[in-house]
Amino acid sequence: MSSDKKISSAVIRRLPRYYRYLGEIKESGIQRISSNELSNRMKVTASQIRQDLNNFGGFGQQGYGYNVEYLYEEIGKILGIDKTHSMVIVGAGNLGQAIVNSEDFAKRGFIIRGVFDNNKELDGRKIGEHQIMMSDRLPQFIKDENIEILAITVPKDAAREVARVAVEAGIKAIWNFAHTDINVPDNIVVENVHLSESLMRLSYNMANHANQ
Amino acid sequence: MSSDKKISSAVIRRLPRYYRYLGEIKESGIQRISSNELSNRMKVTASQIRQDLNNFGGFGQQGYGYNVEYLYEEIGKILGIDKTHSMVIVGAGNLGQAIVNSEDFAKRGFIIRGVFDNNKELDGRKIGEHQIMMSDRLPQFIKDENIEILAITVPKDAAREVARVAVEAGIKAIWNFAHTDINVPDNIVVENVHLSESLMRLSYNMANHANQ
DNA sequence: TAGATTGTTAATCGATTAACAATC
DNA sequence: TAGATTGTTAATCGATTAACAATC
Repeated sequence: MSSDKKISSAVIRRLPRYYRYLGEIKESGIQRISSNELSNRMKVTASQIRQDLNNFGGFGQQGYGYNVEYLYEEIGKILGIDKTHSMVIVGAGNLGQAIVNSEDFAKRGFIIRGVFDNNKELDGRKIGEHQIMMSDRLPQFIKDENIEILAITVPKDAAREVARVAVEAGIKAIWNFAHTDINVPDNIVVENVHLSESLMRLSYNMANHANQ
Repeated sequence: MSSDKKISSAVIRRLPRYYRYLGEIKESGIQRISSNELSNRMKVTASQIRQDLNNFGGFGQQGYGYNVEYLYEEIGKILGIDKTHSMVIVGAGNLGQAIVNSEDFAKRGFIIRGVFDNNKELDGRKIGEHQIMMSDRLPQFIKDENIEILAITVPKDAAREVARVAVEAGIKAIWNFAHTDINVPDNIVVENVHLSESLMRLSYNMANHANQ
């Protein structure tokens, strides 16, 4: 059920933000909103909002605007968070723990099914309700439990090997926090979170007085 | 010393990645590299590399290429990481701890000078070598210690107030991990890290079999 | 019906890629 | 000098904004 036309990544980058705003607008009890009003809140052009949404179909109604709840639901579907996704974390350091202990991801349907590390001292220790497993059990676990997403929070030197093993075991997507690019086959999705690069951009902007 | 021409944010987004690759190439002992060879490694066009770099000046030499060490240093300067930057963390949860305990940021010159939280049970507890301070001390600390960067790792409901107080106290930049946009004056730099949005993009791409 | 606002086409703007003269 | 490769201009491609007819 792949889409016909290729949606630009610039649009995809904006979708979660629409989703977040619409969620908040919905919570505040507002039932309909025009692209113009949404544009005021989000500081993007109304034109861009209408263009972006129309990549996926006509969600609005002339003379009325958009039904907030409906649009929120539809964007959720587009993002694939109307279903749950199974995830494992490899790397039980601070960052791994932060992800495990956060409620935000489970709330969006990303269910953590296992936490792995290769430090033997951590074997069996608990993070939240998860008992840390040794990394050599990772491939079998991915297969047995049908894990879709691998979050990599190990140091960069270990990251590629973890990715390789997981890909071989049939993982579908990798959420990579290690400071390295990982090379995987084209059909595997990789989403990078490079915190130190983010901080360098901040540093650049600070030196150059730029606006956000 | 602001730059004359405005550099596009697309270029800035790529700079840290150039920096990372050049650092690794330097470590591997290679002394010179052509845009073509770098393009092969990084999977971007050589043309883009040359265009990007030329926004900041001619770092290469016809017939030779680029001196790896020199280019690495220069990009470091452009990014402003030839100097150190003082930073505080507000929010001593898992994510805050992860940032404090990471060596990566200090390595790039981002020095953590204080960790704050408003949970009284944490008052005085230690994270690494940092004693957690209560958030009411934040504004005075920012002034006294000349803090440039505020990392916000508190839940979204508290984030805006923390930002407001810090801006009033003279903070220059905010590294925001809370799931909300924070509105600050134009001269304050904001760099957002919205992890759940990252995960939603991953989810979208997974559903649509896209390449990275 | 009149007013509002979308969906969509057209115009503009910006970013990427290609090409090549300059030059090491 | 000949070969290599940059710096930079020109061409292309894509994304954003503007405009407005369609329509609720």
